[in-house]
Amino acid sequence: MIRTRFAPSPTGYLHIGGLRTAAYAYALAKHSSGEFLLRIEDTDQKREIKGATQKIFDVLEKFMNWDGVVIQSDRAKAGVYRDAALKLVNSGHAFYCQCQPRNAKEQGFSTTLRDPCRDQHNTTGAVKLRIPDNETLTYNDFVLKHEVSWNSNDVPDTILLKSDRLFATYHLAVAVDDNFQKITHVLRGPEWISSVPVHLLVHRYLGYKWPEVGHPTSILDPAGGKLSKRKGNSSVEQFLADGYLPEALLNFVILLGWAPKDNRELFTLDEFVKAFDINGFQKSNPALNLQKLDWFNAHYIRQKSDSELVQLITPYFNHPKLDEIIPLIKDRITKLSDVPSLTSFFTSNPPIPPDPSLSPDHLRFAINNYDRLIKGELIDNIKSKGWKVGDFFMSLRIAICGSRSTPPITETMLILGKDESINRIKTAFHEY
RNA sequence: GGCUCCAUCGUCUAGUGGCCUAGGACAUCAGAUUCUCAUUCUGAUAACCCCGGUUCAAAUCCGGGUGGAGUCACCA
Repeated sequence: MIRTRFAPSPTGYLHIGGLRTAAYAYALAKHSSGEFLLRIEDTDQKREIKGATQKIFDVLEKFMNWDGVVIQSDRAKAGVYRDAALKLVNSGHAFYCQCQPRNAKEQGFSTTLRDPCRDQHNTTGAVKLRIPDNETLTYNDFVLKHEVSWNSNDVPDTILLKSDRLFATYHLAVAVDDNFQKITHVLRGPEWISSVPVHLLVHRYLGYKWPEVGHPTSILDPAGGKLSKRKGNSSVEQFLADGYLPEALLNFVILLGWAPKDNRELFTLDEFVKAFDINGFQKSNPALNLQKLDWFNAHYIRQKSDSELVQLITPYFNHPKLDEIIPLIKDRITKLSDVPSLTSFFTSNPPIPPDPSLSPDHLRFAINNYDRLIKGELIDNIKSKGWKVGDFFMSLRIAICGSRSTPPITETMLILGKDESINRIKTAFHEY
């Protein structure tokens, strides 16, 4: 049975790329009735953000279910990583290192791959993997669909267990826990590809079975550069708050880096699971195209029933007649947060901008013939007065909504009610 | 810089040697429908990074450039 996992670390919000990885891992497992698990990689207590784990659960829950969770800090406290590291030390594949931690961001890349501590027989410190010389390390990547190899001489001795002797780094924890959770297929970001040779060795020395491993692409900025987390355009939570529907986000994101043979575009999660195929993975990095996301979102909004939309829109715009307003704006919404700007004239009398299209003659006619106008009985009369129908309604539109682009104006007047509608027309009439 | 990965319309992609004068979608532009906007429908513009090689035949295979991405922390 296929078992996959999504393994976020609680150091911030759920990233759009993380959601995509989760969706791929979910589909890979569920396509063959397998299991999809979660693992919280919280082995760096310093970087952990309080409440982030719960937030990840809450957000991910809107997209998919999972079959189990492992929390790495619990595992660390139980000593599983320490035991694994000790085993490696005892078998001679790891050693204690007492060097000061460094920080690559401040110090630049390092050039020494062999740690001097490897020959010093320390009995305390962090545990580091002893990389063998002149060995070819190879794995098959099921996303890239070919083998990738390294000469072990290019692979650095790598910390596996921190000097607290309890918490592991990613490289040890991932091996121990993938083994523990019986993960058959690992799907993770491409930033991990260069540490695969280390994982290969850890698995071998610990006697673990090597899983299928695949690294999908990373999502780039709309401009094609790096997707910066600072810009805030990569947080799933933020997209949700902006009024993007989960089904739209999911559909959008799975198609960044994956495509079916027939190039179908619209997928629910279940449909994606059914259609999922490992051969559909793309190898080159996609750019985030928000226009396409908007298209998906508008599409899924139009799929919603009016009563569903009442629920969805209420947090953005509340109005006693919302159920009547929705049919008027449904085709005009791109994202839920657009709604207030489409509907503000329902709540308050809008300022009337000076506009040459607004004709007092039109307004006077509308006031005097309101009831028949509302019933749509006056089109012929309007034409016979020599007015263009569009011009006539534009005058009303501006008088009532204060805007040149609005929902159909007679329907709008119906919702506003006769008194309010006539008041607004009169107000505009007197101003002109 | 070392190591690794990648390279088809502006963007997401189909394409696994002949079906490709390269197909679809988003975006853009034009037209139709419409009381505006929007929706919907129709049409148009638009791409195989460069140079060699293999082959009767290359977007597709190979080599070299160039370009982009990742990584080189007791972070994940």
